Amino acid sequence: MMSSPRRPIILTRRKRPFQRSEADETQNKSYTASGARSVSASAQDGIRVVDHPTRPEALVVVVPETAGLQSVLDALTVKRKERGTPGPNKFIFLSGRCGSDDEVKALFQATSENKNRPEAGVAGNDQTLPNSGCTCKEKFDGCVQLQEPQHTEEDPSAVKGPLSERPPYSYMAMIQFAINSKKNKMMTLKEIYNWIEDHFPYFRNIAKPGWKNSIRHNLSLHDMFIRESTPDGKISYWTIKPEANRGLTLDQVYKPAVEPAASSFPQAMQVCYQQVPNESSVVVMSAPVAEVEEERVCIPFSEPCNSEQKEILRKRYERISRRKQRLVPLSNEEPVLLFDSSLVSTFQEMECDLKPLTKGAAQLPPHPASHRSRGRARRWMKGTSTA
Amino acid sequence: MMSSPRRPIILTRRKRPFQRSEADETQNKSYTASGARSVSASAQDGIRVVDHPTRPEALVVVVPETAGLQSVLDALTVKRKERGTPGPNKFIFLSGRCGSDDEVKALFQATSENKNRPEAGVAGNDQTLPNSGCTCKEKFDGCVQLQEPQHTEEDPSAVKGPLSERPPYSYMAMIQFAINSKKNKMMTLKEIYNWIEDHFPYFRNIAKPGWKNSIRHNLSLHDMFIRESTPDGKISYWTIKPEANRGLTLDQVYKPAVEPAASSFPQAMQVCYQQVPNESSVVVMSAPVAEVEEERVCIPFSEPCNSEQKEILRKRYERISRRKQRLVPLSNEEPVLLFDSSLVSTFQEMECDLKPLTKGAAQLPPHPASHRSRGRARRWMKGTSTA
DNA sequence: TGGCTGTTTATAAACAGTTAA
DNA sequence: AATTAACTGTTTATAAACAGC
Ligand SMILES: [Mg+2]
Ligand SMILES: [Mg+2]
Repeated sequence: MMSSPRRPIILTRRKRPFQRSEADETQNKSYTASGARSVSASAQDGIRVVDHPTRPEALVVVVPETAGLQSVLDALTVKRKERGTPGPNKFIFLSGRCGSDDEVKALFQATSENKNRPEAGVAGNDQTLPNSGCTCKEKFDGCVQLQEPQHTEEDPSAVKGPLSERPPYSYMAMIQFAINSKKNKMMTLKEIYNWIEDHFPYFRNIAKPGWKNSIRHNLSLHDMFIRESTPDGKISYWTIKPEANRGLTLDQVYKPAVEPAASSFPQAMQVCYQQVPNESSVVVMSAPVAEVEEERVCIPFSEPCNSEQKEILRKRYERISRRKQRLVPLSNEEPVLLFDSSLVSTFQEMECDLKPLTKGAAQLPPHPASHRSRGRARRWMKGTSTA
Repeated sequence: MMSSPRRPIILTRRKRPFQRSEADETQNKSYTASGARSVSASAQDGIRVVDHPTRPEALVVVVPETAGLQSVLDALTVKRKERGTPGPNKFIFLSGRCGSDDEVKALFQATSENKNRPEAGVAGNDQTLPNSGCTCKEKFDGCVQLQEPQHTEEDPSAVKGPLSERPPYSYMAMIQFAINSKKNKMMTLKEIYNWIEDHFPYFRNIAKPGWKNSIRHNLSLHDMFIRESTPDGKISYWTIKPEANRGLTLDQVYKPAVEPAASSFPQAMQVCYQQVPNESSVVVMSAPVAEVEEERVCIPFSEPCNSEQKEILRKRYERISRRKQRLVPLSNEEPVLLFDSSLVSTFQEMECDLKPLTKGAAQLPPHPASHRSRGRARRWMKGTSTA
């Protein structure tokens, strides 16, 4: 599977298909993505890797519906070696029926128009690659997302160009991409609309008008988006709360501090451990050392792991490492990723770079028996169980 | 109109009717409340005030559909004088067709069953008055809410007992009522469900099962609701973030520090003013002096007011005074209610107790030309308008 | 396996205030 | 200048996907 470390949760697939305008209502069935996970390793047959017509650093990868993820990765590895360093760092994945290589190139030349829009490109820092729904973005840290729309044979009239497929990003993510594309990290509502329409034509062409309502809803709802007014109060700009801004853009989801290696296990993540008093537990946390992910996870087994248990561990580690990267100061109010100490060697076997932690963990509460949560900080009461 | 001061926004009516289970789907039209605001002062005719069968401190008030708010208040005033001090402090308002007094009493005897529920009543501090949708709650501070369901003649089969009408509170409000009803201010999810079903039979009888999803959604969504686990991690309790807990309960929405007076203008609210540098503006804020509502409002006229303008002012003042009472420290990051200084005398005429403010306002930004917001803090940028 | 609990995202809508037509 | 329509912003409600127990 090779899922990537540190891929933010806000980039995971949105849950469900999207509102389409009435005109497209009839084709809804063909979109309800369900096969996105049936990724099987197969031959590279049918995969075409095409240079982007205008961007030397970008590749367009056409993936037939039958191809599995492994084939895609193999094809990319070949191309990467072929191109040498610095190789391409943008990968636009198209799946489904696509024309010839030239047609594919034409697709992108015809649609990189962000010039006749009033506000677009003002800051001169915009990303100009339009992105489509069945697109995968591969970043330098190995982040890969794939969606394979299930084309049904019975509607040949479907204008299912990749430019009209819904992108795999949530509204929150797209708004961040948009705002961070500006040098000064601020945008008016209209600019956000236009940036999204320019980079994801789905919203201009197919989505029901309600998508703008959703954008506004997201701006208001999430604390990370803050509205600031010019001193004269005439204009409102939307910004991202600096301490919450991870600088995500379409071009670069994460800037790794370490060169990504071939290992399928994340090495870039710095992991520390410390004995918890009176417990046979170990604290495992993400870098930097003085900070921890606001997450506490208890692995229920402490014996030397068998391969099945190792797999569970690895999956959990990977999932956690993809979590929202809001790092918080270490305290017992913000519990941390917590495993039994007997697993230290297991982690080390798995190439997880465990280092002893030197501060903070002394105040950690005792190892609770169970847990539930999906990324939220968990709080414990002081005394014994109260009714 | 006589709306009450300091009634929190979370107690305003929710926006739309509610999900009903399939069985009731046909009667939806008769609920879409629209006449809730047509409150006219009329005679007290038809209003019946009945003692609660089991609670000496409670009254049941049956309000015919034709009766206006003033009639209700008159009837209550009469009853209150009649009962003396300490008079009733719980008022259950029923509107629409109700039977005889005895039938009304029977209604409440039959439905105050919170005994064969596992968790209900454990803390011994529960409110036990069931509440229904067409209910008004009058509190000692004069808070009144009224809804008059629009009964349609064409469905006599409607089982529109008050016990099956949707309450006028938002989920967030009901959850607060529930949690604050416990001495220790914590409840499990199940207890919250049960409290709500016990006090608002609508949810047990009529609402679609999705209402529980909505409760969970609200618990997760709102930062004010915090989940705490027992040290052994076996039980999760939901609590209210202390600094956000206004102690709202069904019994007491607000504990006034001042005896409510007969004036229709809120006197309990302490209001201060200060000149803003280089502006003919005045800051008006709620008590305590060192804190302000996180709201800035600019009234666009500065001449001595005519009666129409006064009415606008009064309405705006009332609306603001009902806002979410999250008071924040005074700073230029948290602008304040702001009027032109020429209005000070107008406010004083209106019995608004204006006092000069002595601290903090010096950092206030200049009076902006316009504004938009509904209760949120507004931020201004430092420099001049940026593109 | 299925139900319960908890976290998120998506969508629609009510409603208030502002600006443009 | 008054009315209206469109735009902007804040909330609440509802459904659903999904994870973990
Ligand atoms: Mg926001
Ligand atoms: Mg919460």
